[in-house]
Amino acid sequence: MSVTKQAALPAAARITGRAARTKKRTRIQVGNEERILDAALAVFSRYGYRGGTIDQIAARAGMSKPNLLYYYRRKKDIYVAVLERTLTMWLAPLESLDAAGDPQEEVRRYVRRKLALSRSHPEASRLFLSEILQGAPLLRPKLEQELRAQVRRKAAVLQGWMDQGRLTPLDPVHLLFTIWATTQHYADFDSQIRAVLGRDAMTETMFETAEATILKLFFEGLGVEG
Amino acid sequence: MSVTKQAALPAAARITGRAARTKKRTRIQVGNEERILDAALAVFSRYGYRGGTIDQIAARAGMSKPNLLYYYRRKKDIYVAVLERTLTMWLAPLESLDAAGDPQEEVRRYVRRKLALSRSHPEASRLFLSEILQGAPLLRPKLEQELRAQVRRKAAVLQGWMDQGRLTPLDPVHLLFTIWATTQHYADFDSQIRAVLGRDAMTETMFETAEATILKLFFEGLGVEG
DNA sequence: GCTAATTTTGACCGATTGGTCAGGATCATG
DNA sequence: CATGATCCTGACCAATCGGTCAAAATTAGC
Repeated sequence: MSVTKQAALPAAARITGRAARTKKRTRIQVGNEERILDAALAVFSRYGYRGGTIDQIAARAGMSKPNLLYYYRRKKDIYVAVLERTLTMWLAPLESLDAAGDPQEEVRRYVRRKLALSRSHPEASRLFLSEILQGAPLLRPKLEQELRAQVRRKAAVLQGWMDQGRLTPLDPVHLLFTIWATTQHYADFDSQIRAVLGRDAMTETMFETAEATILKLFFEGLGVEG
Repeated sequence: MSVTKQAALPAAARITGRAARTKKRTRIQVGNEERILDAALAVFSRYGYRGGTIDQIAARAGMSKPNLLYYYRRKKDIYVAVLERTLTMWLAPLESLDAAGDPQEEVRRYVRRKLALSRSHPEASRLFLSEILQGAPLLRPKLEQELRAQVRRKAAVLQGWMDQGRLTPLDPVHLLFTIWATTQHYADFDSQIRAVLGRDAMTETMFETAEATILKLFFEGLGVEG
């Protein structure tokens, strides 16, 4: 395997089939890998790892099954690649929570970024959730290490703000769970939202209403003086 | 098929195999159907309809595959039965929201009931979500009719309370989405919560903290005067 | 245009999956 | 205890699935 070739690639695009052993990375490889991973995202996010098939992915990528396997040697390799491609994207918003920032503004910004991700990458959200539903067999090490460490760091930031009386004191980890839940809901429960609000519900306006509702609820609460 | 026999059964237990044609419903049938549906819930909630197999369900139910098919003729029949069995449970908490009650207390009660469901029936929550991730092919008619109608009725109740100044005015449908998201999170994202909080995280104490956090956030909000 | 490298595919394989069936085992009833 | 009904299963089937391979087609570079 060409060290300089593979080393230069984003991790998510690490191919494992015969195509990995060519002397140079070619433009055909670049295009096909992206098509394969896009198709895999669509299939796995809907049917999970076990329910999705190589035939489905190949058909959706517009190539034959043996051709797809020329790039990724095994079904699991495709799954790992597409999952890793979305994971970095997933950790970024929380990573950007800034201890030096204004507490309320930082939390608002975080909620907005998460909602924007749900809007722009709903399939990635559903793929992540599909992996969680299956017990997180592949993601578990990363969740227990990277995510857990990140949550601890950022929970400490939130706790500090609460201790200073700049945010209502409550459990910071559960607060993060709540933010994830409400924002990812708009990707994960797409079908239910459409059932309730109508088939064409996922509009910019709907997301704006969602953002307004979540932020108002989170910052003002339902309680009224009286 | 014996009309009096089938008519007396809960819909969710409607068997479709040869066992459905016996003269009387027997104690063996009662026991096996429950075992099959329990096993199906465990398998389908993890792997989805396509990813779960009849072999897995049979093994988990402690019977052979042909024996399982003696009760439910097709894989889809099993899936429909187990899904329908959980759906009634799913609509009940919202149905109980009482327009004549105290607004804040009614919402608190609803949140508590939903969290209790997540705690007592996490697999049912995950099964429901798995169906949603697949585009709700089976549930769609019910979601578009029963759920939509229910949401509209209860959103009107919430809107009435907001118009009277008894709850902070915001979008009632999105409020319901937020309540669903946050409470179901504790069932659906089980594996991620364990990764962050530890393998034995799903304790009574954790759920109490979740409840306290969600209710405080929802009723007081994060904002503090200053 | 030629040649080497890369890409592609139809045919195929073994394993798995959903499902069937005849006949034996067990249960229920009188 | 006998008999009819119900329950259960080993063997089997066709289709699907993950994956292989030799050879043809295409591409890239000179």
